[in-house]
Amino acid sequence: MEAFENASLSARAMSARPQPYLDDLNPAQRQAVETLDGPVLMLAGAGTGKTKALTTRIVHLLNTGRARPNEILAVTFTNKAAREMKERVGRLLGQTVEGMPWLGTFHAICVKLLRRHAELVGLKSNFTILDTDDQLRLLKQLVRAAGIDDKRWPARQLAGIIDGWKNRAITPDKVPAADAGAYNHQGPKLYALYQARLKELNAVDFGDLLLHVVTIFQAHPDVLGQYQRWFKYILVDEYQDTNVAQYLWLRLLASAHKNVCCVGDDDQSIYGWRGAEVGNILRFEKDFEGAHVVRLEQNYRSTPHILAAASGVIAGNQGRLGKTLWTAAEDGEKVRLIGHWDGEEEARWIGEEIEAMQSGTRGLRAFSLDDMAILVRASHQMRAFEDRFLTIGLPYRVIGGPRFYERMEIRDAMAYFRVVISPDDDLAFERIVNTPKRGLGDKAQQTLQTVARENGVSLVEGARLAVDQGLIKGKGGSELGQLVRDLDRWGRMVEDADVDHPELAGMVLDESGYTAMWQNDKTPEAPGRLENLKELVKALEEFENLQGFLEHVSLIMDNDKGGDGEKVSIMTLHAAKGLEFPAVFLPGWEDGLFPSQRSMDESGLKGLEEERRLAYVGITRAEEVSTISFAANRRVFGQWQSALPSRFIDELPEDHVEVLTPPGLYGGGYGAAGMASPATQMMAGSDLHDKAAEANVYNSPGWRRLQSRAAQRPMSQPTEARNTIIDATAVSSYELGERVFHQKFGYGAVLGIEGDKLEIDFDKAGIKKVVARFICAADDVPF
DNA sequence: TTCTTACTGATTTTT
DNA sequence: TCAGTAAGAA
Repeated sequence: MEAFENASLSARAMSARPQPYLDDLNPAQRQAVETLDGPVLMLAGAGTGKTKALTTRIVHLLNTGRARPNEILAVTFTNKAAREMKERVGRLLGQTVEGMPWLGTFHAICVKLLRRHAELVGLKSNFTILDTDDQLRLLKQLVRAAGIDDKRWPARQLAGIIDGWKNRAITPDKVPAADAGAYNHQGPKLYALYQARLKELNAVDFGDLLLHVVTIFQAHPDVLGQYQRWFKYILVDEYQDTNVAQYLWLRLLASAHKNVCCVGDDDQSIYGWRGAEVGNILRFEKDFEGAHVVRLEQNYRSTPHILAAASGVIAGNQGRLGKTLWTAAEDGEKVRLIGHWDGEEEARWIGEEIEAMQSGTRGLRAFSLDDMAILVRASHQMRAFEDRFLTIGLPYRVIGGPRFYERMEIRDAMAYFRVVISPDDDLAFERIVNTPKRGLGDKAQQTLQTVARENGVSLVEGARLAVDQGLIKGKGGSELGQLVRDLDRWGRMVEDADVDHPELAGMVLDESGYTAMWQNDKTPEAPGRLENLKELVKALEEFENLQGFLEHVSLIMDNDKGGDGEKVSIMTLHAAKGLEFPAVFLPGWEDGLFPSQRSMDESGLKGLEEERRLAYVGITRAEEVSTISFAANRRVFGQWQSALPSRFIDELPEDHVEVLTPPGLYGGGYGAAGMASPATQMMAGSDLHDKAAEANVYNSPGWRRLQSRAAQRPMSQPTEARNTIIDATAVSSYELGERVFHQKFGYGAVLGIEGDKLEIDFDKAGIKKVVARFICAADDVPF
């Protein structure tokens, strides 16, 4: 407590309260917690106890009497992070924090602010929040109304452009000239139309939540001032992920007292493609003069080898703020690296490895399935693992995926509730008017739109008029009449409140025929959907009424199903950020897949650097064992393609990597693969052919480098090719028209040569471009 | 109106 | 490969 001897009396008096929570911190964390005034940037590397520092800081603020719980603004990106912070603050305080009303996600806090001041941007405070699906349907309507061919100019693309503007806090009147050409020169105009339509509907999309609040703050200094005074301290989690709108929002709120503490890691910025600006964190010291920068560098998660491997990879990026992670942990396992013939073998190997690690037969401790995770670059990679794990009966869970509230049946049900609560919710009505099928096709719905528009009423009222006037004939007409009457009836029941709302919800779903629709559905998903609907109705119990449920639910997109039993987790690298596992598998490290070709094409070096950060995030998820793998061939869109090992593999520092030998090289069964070509199957078990595979497949520069590393280790098998059939130097020796053989595609003739790539007309597989080293001359195939 | 069939195009997603 | 869509048939 010496530090406080020179402090003011009042500070000393306040600090006289016991502060046992400080004793658990390392010096850097402690500095981050105790530097309460002025701007602080907490650079927190992976696994350095960032959440601990953040929550302790909140506790310290409260404990020293600097702020009351409702005067602290703490923003996160995910509900999960917000929840965790609440829990941990509560635990540290030894009591439940009643009221940290301003601890939440950017979006949740903005909803709260916007409901208070909605009229300042021309909305009513009971505005609805559209999700991406509603947004897309609305845009589609506008695009079609504007006479644009939505096939050539997909509404999705427009949605992306508009989101991009909103992320940058650009309102329709401020679209920069450089973007005027967006979406066939119609983008800016359609953006304005879209915003106008949203206002008519009294609705906002996700991007609007921030944009509107920023607009309000900019146009109404009195409102801004009120919040600047109210929020005495501001904390921001994952600052590297903030976009321009969020940055402006924070700057506006913090500009008076500048008591803002931003926590983040520039090396973990992986949402650039969604508008996140790494620049925000890189510029922090310039933006906030006199900022204290605290680096949390002691890692409590991973072994030194894993940290060193991750550091080695991320060192390839330019313009980092720079941190040196270190750990007091024992050496442990090196990062393990293994190459495979194709994606199926990779999945098979990982499945077997997981089983082996579970039973502890790898010379490692035994791991629970819950301790292991597979992190992929793109979600379509998950299928190979799901297929494999289903056949061998290995329990797994997929994290991410379609979230509960994004499922079709849930959104349909919610649309019903929305219409019941507010009959003028046109988007919701549109969604359910012909679900289940009521014989109301395009034409009938067109009529409804017209009637509604001509009379200046909502679609429900339009439907009532159309039915009364007999404008819709036959089955459709009578069913529509029934629907309108049902909606009236349900609406009255809400008002009378003599039925409790979960019961009413169930009634709506049953009587509308929606439940029956799924009961009659023969697809395998139908039972699950009915189950989800039941769960939805049950979830309603936690809210006071339907209204309250709808207001909150649009922002809670959680899908944390409590796991029953041990399971391996499968998820994308993006979904894995913030998580950790004792053992992590990182498959698919091939150029084009990871780093993703698309990122590199779209964003060049910036894209590559973001991919590299993704690699860093992936490796640092592991506590004890990190296993990287790649496949020489992979089926992508149903086509076999060869790929080179990821360039990131070459960036791994070799002292911290152990190269594993693929089972295929030593009698493992290529032949077991149902998909394997006849040639491959014939090779199974044959020593000679295994060497052929070795020579062809594992002959890429990266792979050979790794092999030679492995050869230097005393225990390694002699994997250097002996009877090499062709080696890399023979690459240029092919001639046009020459007969060649490829492991997967079989025989073919050379059509063209471009550097190290050959264009080959395969007898069975058609014309393909293949890297020359996967080819050998047909004559040299020894059987 | 709805069911069938052919075609297209794609792949990271906290809210 | 596969899902979502568009055009044609019943």
